[in-house]
Amino acid sequence: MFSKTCEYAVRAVIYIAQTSKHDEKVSIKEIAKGIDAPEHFIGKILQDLGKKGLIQSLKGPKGGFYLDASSRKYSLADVVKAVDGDKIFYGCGLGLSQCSEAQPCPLHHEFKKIRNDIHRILKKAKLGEFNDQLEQHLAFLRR
Amino acid sequence: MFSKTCEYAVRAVIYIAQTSKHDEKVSIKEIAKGIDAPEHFIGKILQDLGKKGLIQSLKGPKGGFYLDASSRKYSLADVVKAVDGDKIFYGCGLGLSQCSEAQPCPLHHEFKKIRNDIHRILKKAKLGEFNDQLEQHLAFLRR
DNA sequence: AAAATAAAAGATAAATTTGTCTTTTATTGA
DNA sequence: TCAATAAAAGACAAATTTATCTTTTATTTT
Repeated sequence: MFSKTCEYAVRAVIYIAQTSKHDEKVSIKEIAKGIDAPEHFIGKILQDLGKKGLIQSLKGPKGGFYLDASSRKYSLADVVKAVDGDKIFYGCGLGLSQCSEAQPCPLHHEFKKIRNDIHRILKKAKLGEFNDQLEQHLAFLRR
Repeated sequence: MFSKTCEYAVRAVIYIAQTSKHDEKVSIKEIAKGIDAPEHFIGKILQDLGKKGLIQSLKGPKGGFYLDASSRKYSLADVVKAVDGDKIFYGCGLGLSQCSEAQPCPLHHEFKKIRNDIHRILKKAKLGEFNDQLEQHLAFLRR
């Protein structure tokens, strides 16, 4: 569904959102452990998300990654789009670039519904909100 | 959503189903043109699907790929599963191997529905049936 | 039987994704 | 101001996916 990079990104951002809620910053090392991902690799990914303004970071001791008020308004759809692009939301299921309402692939209409569902779900998942369930131990991020 | 290989596979199989309906065989070259894919590459892919019994082929002049009666009963879900595996139907959206009902990732319940939808749609798309729309020019396979 | 045709098979190569390592820069606290 | 900390940046490497090329095998037609 998503690239591995994107999966890591989503998990990392959720992890950051979780700690960030208590106004704490979290290091790459801790995130890597927390989501069971290669440290340097998510370093790169988060660096990227930082450049795009989706998350914040601070160097030095007591530094780390966090979310400011505006970042908490972003959704997982924004994260996915930043990493994998929006092909998953709009692209043809069979990889046809010319696929459209006027010239649909054999699965166009069925897949349209699915893509919309995916988009809807991810748009609804705001970084600042949906992590409540995490703290209630209803959801897990490792392995 | 699917790997490129899988997209080619699905398009190729649909193409074969189309011509096969008139009891004709179709060559790799023609398929490649018909679905706008690299010739040798889909050669490999079809070779694989052949080994798995999803499609049939015959060497030599007048040879090519076709579907027999039993193959027409297969669905696109079978094709996707043969190429990409069933991760798309059952895997965790965030790539967590331990994700389950008991230990769900933050998107588990939402994604379950989507994965089921994808599976349902592809299972319903039988090779021998759903290509009627193609002949009516309601769907296209190129580009 | 020989030539032509088309898939099967195998080897190789290019491109992309994923992952690692090292150096640099910014920030903090002693 | 110096040492320690942590992200940023850049170079590199491994793995996987995608694509190409060549040779072999099976089948048909002449």
